[in-house]
Amino acid sequence: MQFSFRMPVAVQILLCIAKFDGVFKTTSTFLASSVNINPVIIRKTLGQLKAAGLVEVAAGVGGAKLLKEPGAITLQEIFNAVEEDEDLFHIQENPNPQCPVGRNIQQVLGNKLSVVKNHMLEDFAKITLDDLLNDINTAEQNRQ
Amino acid sequence: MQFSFRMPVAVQILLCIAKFDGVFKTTSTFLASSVNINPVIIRKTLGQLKAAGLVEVAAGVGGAKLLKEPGAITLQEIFNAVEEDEDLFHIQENPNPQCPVGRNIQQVLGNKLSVVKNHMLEDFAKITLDDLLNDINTAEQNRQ
DNA sequence: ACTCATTGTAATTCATGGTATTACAATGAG
DNA sequence: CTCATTGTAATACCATGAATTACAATGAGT
Repeated sequence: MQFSFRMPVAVQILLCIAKFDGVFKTTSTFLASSVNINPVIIRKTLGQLKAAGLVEVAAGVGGAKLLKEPGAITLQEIFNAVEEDEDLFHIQENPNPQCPVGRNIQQVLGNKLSVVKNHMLEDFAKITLDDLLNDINTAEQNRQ
Repeated sequence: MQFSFRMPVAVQILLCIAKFDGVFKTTSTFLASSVNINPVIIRKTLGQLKAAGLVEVAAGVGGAKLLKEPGAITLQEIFNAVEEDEDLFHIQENPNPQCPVGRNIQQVLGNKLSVVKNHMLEDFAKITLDDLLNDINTAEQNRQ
């Protein structure tokens, strides 16, 4: 069990925009070819990133641009933009109310897990697009 | 997108065993009625917890017992026992090798995310069954 | 104004994986 | 030997993510 493509795809989209803006026109088709995924998924994801204020998309003419510096865009923002679930885990909704464990599990375990999720978000907040761009550039240099 | 029932179910199973061992026979049917889930799921989960050395299950006669003190069983062990995926996120397996972003995204983003996952596991390691039992007992007292 | 590549979005299909359910041989205390 | 229970396989069902098709709306360029 793991999270879907969504966040990684969004990250890759933003990285491509950051890296290729001004060089290529970053259309959904162009971005889709880097990720190797359907262009419609790209458009949906771009829509979520636009709603989050991270990018602007030129309807009609095509292409997307970042609205912030890569150093100011964190994984936390990206994660929140594309993942809407409140909780990290799916806790059984109808446990037995006759059982002292069953009737308290949601609250008790939910509290613990929400702390863990907040820590995860804090970790995400420390990672910026710029960090990833640097890592990619380093990896590219090591290819030669 | 969120994790499945598995880990929360496993936690609830262990809590019930801890709380009811010696009072009721903790069969899969008994446990299933607390979680309100199918007994076969309980048996599968108990099998995973047994493989992880957390419980012993009496085949034939029925019932399960903890093999460690509740204070020595952490959410990390439980999580690892029932979730086998290596990575937290699903990163596109076939990105475009022609694209400098595509050909590095798995490694670069994967590295960052594995750090986050390890932090999450460290958080899980700090939460024991005993903590949850205490919270449940407190919640029960507040019911009156 | 017209063109045309592109976006935004809906609808449909497909595949995957989690959960429910049924069934039954194997187990082991009484 | 009995019988409740476990272990496990097989199957069905359903939710959801992703792929795909289709098309109206957009808007710069001419």
